[in-house]
Amino acid sequence: MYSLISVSKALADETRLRIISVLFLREFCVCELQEIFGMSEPRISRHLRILKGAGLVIQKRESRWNYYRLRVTDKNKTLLNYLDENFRKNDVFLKDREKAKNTSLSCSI
Amino acid sequence: MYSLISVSKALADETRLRIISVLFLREFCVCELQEIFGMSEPRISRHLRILKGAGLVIQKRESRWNYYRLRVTDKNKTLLNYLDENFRKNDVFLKDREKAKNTSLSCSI
DNA sequence: ATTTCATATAAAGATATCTTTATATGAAAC
DNA sequence: GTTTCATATAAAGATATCTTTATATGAAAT
Repeated sequence: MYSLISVSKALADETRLRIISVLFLREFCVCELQEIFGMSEPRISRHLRILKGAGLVIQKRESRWNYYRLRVTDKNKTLLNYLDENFRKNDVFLKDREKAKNTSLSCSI
Repeated sequence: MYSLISVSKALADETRLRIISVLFLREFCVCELQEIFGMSEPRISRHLRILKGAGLVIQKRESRWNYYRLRVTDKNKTLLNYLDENFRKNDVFLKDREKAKNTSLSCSI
C-alpha cells in the first residue's frame, strides 16, 4: 500500500518530477537518465529509489542495466494525467523531453 | 502563475494534507483549524500561507477572522479529486473530518 | 484610547532531505 | 578468476523545512 504522504513527498523535488516527465516517453535505464540530466549516478539512483518506494515507477533488470518505467494503475492514473498536463506547459520539462528523445543507451561505448 | 513544484511541495506535508482534507467540508478560520488539529496557531498559519502560495487555498477576511477555503480551478480540479479519493480511504483524514464537523467558531467564547 | 482577541511574522532550535564522495555489489566480458 | 561496467548503498557535509517561542499587527469591544 502506497500512502498519499509518500506519493506527495516523492513529487516534492524537481529532479524527481523531471525523471517522471521523461518516463512518459519510454522506459530509461539509470545511465541514460544520468546522461539526460547531467547528474551524478548516485543522485539519479537515490531519486529512483524514492519514486519506486512511492509506487510511481517500476524497476526491471535486464542484464547489467536497470530500467525504470512509470507504474500506471487505476489509482495513480489521475495523478499522472495531472502531472503530464503541467509538464507540457513548462519549458524545463519540454527541454528534458527533447534531450531524452535524442538519448540512447551508449554508456559504455 | 502557480508552478508545479510549489504545488508539489505544498502537498508534501501531512499537516497541510490534513488541512486540505477538512477544507473539502467547508471553509474554516485559523482558530477552528487550531481546535480541530490541536496544533499551535503559528503552526497552522504557516501551513496556510504555504497552501495559499501554491494557489491551493483562498483567504477571506471577515471582521477579525481569516477564513480559508479551497481554491477550485480548472487547473487543479483533477488534483483535488485525486486527493479527495485518497482522503476518503485513510483513517487519519476521516477522523479529522468527523472532528471538523463538530467544530464551530467558539474561540473567544 | 486602551484592552482584547484573531492572526501574522520573525528568530531560534530541531529535524529532515538533498548532494557529493567513497565504497560495495553483482553480472557480463575477457 | 580477474576486470569491467552499471547500479546500489553508506557516510559526511550542505541545505531546506518544520516547530516552538516570542513579538507584532490590526480590528473590534470596552
